Amino acid sequence: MDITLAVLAGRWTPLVFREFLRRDRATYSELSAALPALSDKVLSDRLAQLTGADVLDRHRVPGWPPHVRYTLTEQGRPWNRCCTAWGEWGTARWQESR
Amino acid sequence: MDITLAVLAGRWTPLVFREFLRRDRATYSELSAALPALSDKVLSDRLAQLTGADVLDRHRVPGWPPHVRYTLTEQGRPWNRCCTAWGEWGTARWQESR
DNA sequence: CTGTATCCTGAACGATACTG
DNA sequence: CAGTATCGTTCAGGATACAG
Repeated sequence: MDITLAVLAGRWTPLVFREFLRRDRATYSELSAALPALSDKVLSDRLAQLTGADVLDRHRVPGWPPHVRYTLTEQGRPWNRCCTAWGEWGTARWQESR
Repeated sequence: MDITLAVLAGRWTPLVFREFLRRDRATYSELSAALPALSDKVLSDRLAQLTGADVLDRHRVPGWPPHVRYTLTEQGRPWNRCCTAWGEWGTARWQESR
């Protein structure tokens, strides 16, 4: 669990990571559009962090304009189980509070 | 999931919460001893945060010296499912990295 | 014993401008 | 398009002293 916490450290990390639940690949601009609250710098930081932790893969598509595709790695994919657990818990709390 | 994130916001929140996986009740001093990295203030802050989110219950035991017992609420108990998901993911990553 | 009050510091965040 | 560089700011976190 400490390992998981280390990977997910930082304010927006889980939200960035969550974007890969629906789409299994995403470009920088897609993520930027999906997470308007994040400045360029923070998004870059988070992507570098997650890439460095081997949960995301970064692949430059040759050509112009430049294009970068981010995908979940084999290690990153089981993360969705954590996400669903989080979601279920939050949902239960939300229903009780209505 | 956003709800869950809001509840768990803050650097040490998940670790404090995790302490209630083994023990279902704990006193302030027990938590303080189990989490030596946390200063008094941060531990207080986290306990107040979790109490305010209705995932922990705070109960003052009458008498002297004062004694406070924290327990998981009904809402807080399903949190262990999130914890185990986190733990499994971290464990898998750890095993692969050996 | 279980906190709260106060102050201080550093890291993270955010905005802007700029580069490959 | 996809970032990096720089800088200013804010805010969570830590230490200490004190209170109920």
